[in-house]
Amino acid sequence: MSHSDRPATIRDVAAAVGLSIATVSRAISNPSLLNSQTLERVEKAIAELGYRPNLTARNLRYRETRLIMVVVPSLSPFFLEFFRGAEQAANETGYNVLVGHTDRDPVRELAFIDQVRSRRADGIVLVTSADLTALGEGSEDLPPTVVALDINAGSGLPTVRVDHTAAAEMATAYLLNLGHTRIAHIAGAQGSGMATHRLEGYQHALVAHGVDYDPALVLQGDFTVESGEQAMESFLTRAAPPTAVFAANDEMAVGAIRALRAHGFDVPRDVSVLGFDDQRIAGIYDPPLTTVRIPTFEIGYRSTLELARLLSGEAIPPDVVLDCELIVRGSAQAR
Amino acid sequence: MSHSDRPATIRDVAAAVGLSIATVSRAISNPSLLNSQTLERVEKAIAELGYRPNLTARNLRYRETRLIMVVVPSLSPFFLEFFRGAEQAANETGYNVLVGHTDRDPVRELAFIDQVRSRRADGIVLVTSADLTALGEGSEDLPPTVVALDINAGSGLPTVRVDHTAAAEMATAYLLNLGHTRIAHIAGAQGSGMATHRLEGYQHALVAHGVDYDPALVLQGDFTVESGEQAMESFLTRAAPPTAVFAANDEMAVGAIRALRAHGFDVPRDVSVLGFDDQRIAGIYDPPLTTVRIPTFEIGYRSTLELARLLSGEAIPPDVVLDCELIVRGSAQAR
DNA sequence: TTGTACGCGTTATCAT
DNA sequence: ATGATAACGCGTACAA
Repeated sequence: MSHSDRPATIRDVAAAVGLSIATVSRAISNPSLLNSQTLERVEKAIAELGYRPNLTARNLRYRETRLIMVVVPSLSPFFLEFFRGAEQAANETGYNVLVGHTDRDPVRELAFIDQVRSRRADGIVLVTSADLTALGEGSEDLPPTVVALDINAGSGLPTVRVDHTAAAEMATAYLLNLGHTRIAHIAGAQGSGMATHRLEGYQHALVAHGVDYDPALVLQGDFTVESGEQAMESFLTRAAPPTAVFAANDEMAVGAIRALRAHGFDVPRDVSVLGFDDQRIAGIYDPPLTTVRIPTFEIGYRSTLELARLLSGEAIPPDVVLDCELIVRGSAQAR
Repeated sequence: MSHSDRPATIRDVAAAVGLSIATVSRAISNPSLLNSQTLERVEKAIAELGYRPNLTARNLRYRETRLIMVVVPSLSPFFLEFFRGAEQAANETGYNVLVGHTDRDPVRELAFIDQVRSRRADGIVLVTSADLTALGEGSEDLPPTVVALDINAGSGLPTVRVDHTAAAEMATAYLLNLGHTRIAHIAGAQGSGMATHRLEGYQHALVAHGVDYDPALVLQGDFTVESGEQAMESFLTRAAPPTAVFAANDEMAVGAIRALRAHGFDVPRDVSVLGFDDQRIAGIYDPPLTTVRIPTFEIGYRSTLELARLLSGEAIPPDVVLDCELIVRGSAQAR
């Protein structure tokens, strides 16, 4: 069979069977309304012409796109898990996922929000630390939005997240209880809210255990292995190097371990290293990383699910906080 | 200022300034056609009403979606790089990316293709090994498609890929030249074309070097660390264990190393291990993996770029083959 | 320089 | 059970 140049439309089908487009439309969306013989004829014509309803036209009519935009700071293994969760939730609720990454650039972030304002998608799952209220013209103008992973101060947007501060405090307390007192911290990327909150947790734990906070023991990385390596190098030049290091994510922890080894130190015998996130690498690295598990997949799943609910008119909880868990493996030991 | 319930349309703007919708439309798409004063009035009204053109309506009119669907077998770190490339190319050509993963399920694959047939997207970048010609009703019925990563036998679809066979042959030859003759291979997931081609490359190299191919030295994994670990465990029970192992990807190579260590073997002193892909982990693992670099990002980038060209009516090359490179690090040494 | 009116491909209301 | 037709929101011939 030969098809014409243009894809067949509902009109072509109607013409082929000598019926109205209304009937063809019903054959698709409400077949029970049709006489069984006509239905058969229509279905035959549809098959022969290779007709498929045009989703753009349908979406215009329904005033929706069935698309959810997921905006993340970067496309890293960490956000991959997040994204998998988002994709699954979208799938289950009949949406497709449009993905955007911002490289932590507020301008790019705003560009994605603008796209959704223009109905490129029905709503947006946003991982950000930018000040949305300052960024846009107030949150009333935002499209349906769920903020994921961390709170967005003052935006009043619904959130699905973990308590990064409490989790970091738990991690640091673990090292303190192991007898360490000179504990360094490799912080995350500048401008990342998560990084700030994890740093705060580290500080809280020190205070709670009566250990003086020493700013010299905190260095900023950017969540990459290289930055962790560099920070550790720097710590090792100190007169009294730390006996334990708490990195704000697993990759930087790996970097720290690499630097330590390069200088002949054993982990955890000489220095204990704690990661964060429990990324894939944490479990397979040698030594396997003691770290804090962030339910990344769950956060992606749940935030997208809540957005879908929001889009279907349901009321959703303003702030969902999921649990973190300390995963003890082999990169830290008692002093 | 207070906005109405419904988002403003071009009609609202026209009414607000007492002009026709045509003028407002031109103010957006072709401002130079307007009298500068009217332009100003229109722009003011647009700003006040918070008007944004509805992309769905625009897309319907233009008969396009400006969306590209990227379909991958799984959302793993490997495909993350691929996806980053795709996203960048899409960005540069004014497209957004819709992502789908199939878990190597032909049914799901077909579902995505059907979505594009229904104009959910303008075209599709497909990573697959399924027999497309058998799957669909012939490739004439396929939407604009570029196949990425590996050839799709007989489909005649444009391709952007590497030569997995040649690359695997190169890797195996490297081990042979190091003096190894009992070389095991941990193959990739069943039904993966890449896995098959890499296995063939391994066999070719043996033959070319006059080494008998021993089926007992080949075990199938599924590209995960765990499967690599299992396969290695099995090899170690043999009467004459291999002195070198070539894994079809880096994760399985890591698994093999873990198993070897668990049995007290040192890598590379006792056994050499070769990875494949040069994923992120290859460079940071201890020992760092000797592996073959697949330009994953590039493949994603290039395939999406070619699709964008195809969509804009350009002729594109039928088969783009990118180069691979042996990356010598520390997981293999001379016998 | 601006306006009128049609078409993009659907779905749904109201007739018949 | 089926048909005619009005939206959905936009872009653009063609007219003025």
